[in-house]
Amino acid sequence: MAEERAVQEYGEETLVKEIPPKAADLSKWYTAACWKAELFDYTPVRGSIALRPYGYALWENLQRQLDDRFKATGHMNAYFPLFIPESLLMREADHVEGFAPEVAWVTQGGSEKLTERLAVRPTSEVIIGVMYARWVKSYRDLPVLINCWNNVVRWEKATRPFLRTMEFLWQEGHTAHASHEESAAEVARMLEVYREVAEDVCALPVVTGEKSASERFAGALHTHSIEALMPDGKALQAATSHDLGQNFARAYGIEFVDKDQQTKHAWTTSWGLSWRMLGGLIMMHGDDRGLRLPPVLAPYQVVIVPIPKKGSEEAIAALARQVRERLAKAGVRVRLDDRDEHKPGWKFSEWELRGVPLRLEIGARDVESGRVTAVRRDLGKGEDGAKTELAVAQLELGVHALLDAIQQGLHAQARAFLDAHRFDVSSREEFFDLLRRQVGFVRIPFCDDPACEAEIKSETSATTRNQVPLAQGEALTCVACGGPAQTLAYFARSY
RNA sequence: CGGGGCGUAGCUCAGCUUGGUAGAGCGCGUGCUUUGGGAGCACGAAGUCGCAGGUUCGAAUCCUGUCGCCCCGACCA
Repeated sequence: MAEERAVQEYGEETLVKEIPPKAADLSKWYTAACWKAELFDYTPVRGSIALRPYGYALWENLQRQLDDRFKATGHMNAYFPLFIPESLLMREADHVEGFAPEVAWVTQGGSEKLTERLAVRPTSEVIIGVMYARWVKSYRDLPVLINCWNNVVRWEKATRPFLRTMEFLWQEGHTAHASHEESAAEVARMLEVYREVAEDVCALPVVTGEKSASERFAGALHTHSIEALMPDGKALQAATSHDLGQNFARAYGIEFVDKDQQTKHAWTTSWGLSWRMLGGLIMMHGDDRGLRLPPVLAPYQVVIVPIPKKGSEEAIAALARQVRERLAKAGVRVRLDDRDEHKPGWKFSEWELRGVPLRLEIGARDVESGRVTAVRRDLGKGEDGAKTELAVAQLELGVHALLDAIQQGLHAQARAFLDAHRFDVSSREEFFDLLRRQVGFVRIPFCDDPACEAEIKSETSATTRNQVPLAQGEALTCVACGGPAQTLAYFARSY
């Protein structure tokens, strides 16, 4: 009945029951696809999701990719408290003001009312600032290069799985340095790590740059971001890297004696990436049949579906097991779906829905020919190269080559989309028109004046996503207001 | 936080207008036959009708409140 209804509503091309075509309703497609793929489930807690094993596996893979890179750039992991006493939070004025509307408070412990409220961390600059003040005494203690994997809480009014939840998983890096040169270099270094992970791991092309004053992290000197573009033309901020200057060092007393025997405030940074990134890559890569996961992140890179045939069951099962063992030994995350309760066609649909990049079909024909049938998830049915045959003798080579091709295929598709939806304009009319039509990133020479930015926002709902400085000596005028341009800025509506 | 929509079995929904003690399809369990794109038959299990009040002899149905989810906007690292 649900299928009939879906066909009525969306036409015959509906491929998966209970998921609308992606182009028909991106929002509904997104939540349905994530849910049907069993990445998450709703909970009795408003705005808070349960991350199911398949979703957690995806997060773990992203985590590992990031963590390896953090370690390679000299960072170590640590952990800090969930609760932050109110009096501490109050010390950095801009920071407090920025986060006040979304802080959750603990006012009671057991049966006793607390004398001082505890904030549930919306981010950890405050508590980490306090601790760094204890740990840093000399220039010899610097730099401090620490990352945290934890959860934070922000009292959100409107929530969506992964993209905006009240509680979410992320990492937050916090570093302290002896000079602004060093801390600024750290901010740039980590932004580059995020860019690389987005592009090479998530297959998600992004634009990088600096946030405007109105979009900046509360309490930061500079905020840099990577921004991805979603299929509906809205931007998604996928990660940020903040130059906190000496603001937090001053507020929390991170001081050190430098080589010149002067006592100075440290220069700190923070940088974060959350499970929102998963939402971004799902929304970007998915299609009418469900998720399409990049092989580097997919919990299962390969699923083997045996095609039983009367009389050949044992030979087919034996080959399937052999293929599984060899791929596992070759470092491939592989799942043999030998469940008896579903037919092959059902399994095809289910693993496509869940985004497995490569399916190997093994039936009687394959056993006889010494080959297995390989079907790529990144290409459509019947598309050139979507279905190929791999010689069992060269199994590992063939699978690795296909997984690489799928990773690149997804990236290429997303890149093509971004390139087709990124515009440089020089007339005010065209600028406002494109923004109102929500076509993607629109880039202009920009004055970086908050008043001009506010006008653009009220007219179009679009905001600056990020921007880069104009080249030295380049004299351009702001496309929006005609004033002297300071930057090249990307505008878009955003998630 | 404002506007709109929706909460009935695991899922998608019907039933509500006109109150009389709950249904369908899919899924689930058992058995047999099947298996190269969501199999067939038989039997079976499964629902505090989101929650709390109220009206009534009687509420899934009417009234009030409340919670949650979805969409659009505002707000928002």
